[in-house]
Amino acid sequence: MLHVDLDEFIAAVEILRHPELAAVPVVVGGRGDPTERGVVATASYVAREYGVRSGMPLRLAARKCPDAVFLPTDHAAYDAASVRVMDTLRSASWGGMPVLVEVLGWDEAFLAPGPGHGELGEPEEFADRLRAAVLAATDLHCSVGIGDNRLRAKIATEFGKPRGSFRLTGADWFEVMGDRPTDALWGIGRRTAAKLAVLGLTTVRELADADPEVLAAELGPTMGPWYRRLGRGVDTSPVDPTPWVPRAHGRETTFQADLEDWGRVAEEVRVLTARVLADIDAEGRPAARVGIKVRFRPFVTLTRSLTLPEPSNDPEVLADAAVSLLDRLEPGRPVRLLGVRLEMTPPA
DNA sequence: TCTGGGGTCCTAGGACCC
DNA sequence: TCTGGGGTCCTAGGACCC
Repeated sequence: MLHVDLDEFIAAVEILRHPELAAVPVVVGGRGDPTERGVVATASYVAREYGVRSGMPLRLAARKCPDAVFLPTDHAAYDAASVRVMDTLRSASWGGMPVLVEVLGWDEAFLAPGPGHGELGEPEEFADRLRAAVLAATDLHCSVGIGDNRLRAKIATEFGKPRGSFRLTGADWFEVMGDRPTDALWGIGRRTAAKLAVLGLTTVRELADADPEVLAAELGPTMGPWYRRLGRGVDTSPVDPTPWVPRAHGRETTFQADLEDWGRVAEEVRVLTARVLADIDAEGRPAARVGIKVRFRPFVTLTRSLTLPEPSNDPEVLADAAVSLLDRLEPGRPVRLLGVRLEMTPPA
């Protein structure tokens, strides 16, 4: 299996339409104003040399790299570029048959040989063909991970970056990953790594050799054993090319200044609900559940939700439901962020 | 932390029912 | 009341990913 990941995707799309930015640090995020609340979506490789990273507050990025060019995120542009990339991948053939493509977000995809394929040859050669095809069609560079399952292909990509490929299989899994920290695994983040460290498990090899009963007891009957399989690089999930069907849509806004007036909070909840309703109307499915998210000063986040008596796409019903959830919170506290989320009924 | 916005899945407790 | 056991739904929160 292969995992394809575009190099500095968002920054690369911006550099394509602003070629003069190729040699300077570029930081994309928020509204492009580093004095505002917002975080870095992608920093160009040049900006990363200054220590700028994804997820970093824009203000901090500006302090690390005052000469960077800051640009607003432009979803429509990245959507369009992404479609061109994914169409290019889907047009590739491997072993004489169309390849299966599973899209993950804007800039990543898993690939597997299609049914009935013939001789596949060396995967590195196919990876080179893919990278050349994507470059020719989009002017964007990508990296390719090759693995004997999705997990290993995904992790391999990091070792192929930039503009290269890397193969990772059961044969060299522990050699490559054994001494790395557990959060190098796809699915283990900062929190779980900290929980594992309490159990004395800090490396991938230690996680792989851990007592499954202890993991199940400490991390849950489903997650515990799953983490141990991650440590071993085990993954039996297939590449699934069926189109993505969203379960829910949501919209949220961080205000540049905290909202103190609860009347305005209710107004903003109605505005957000209308925007999410437009999103789910585009899917053609009604909402079955309504949820709100409120982040108070200082960064305390609460959620409230309800199941509707019956699925609805009536603007008033949904807005009233969302606003009613505010009553389950303490009014009057300064609000930093509001979010509204609509869960849809499953597709017919 | 100065900490976005779009999602998914899992867990746990309580309500409720038989 | 000295209160079983199993299943499902609802809700809130946590963790993770891009």
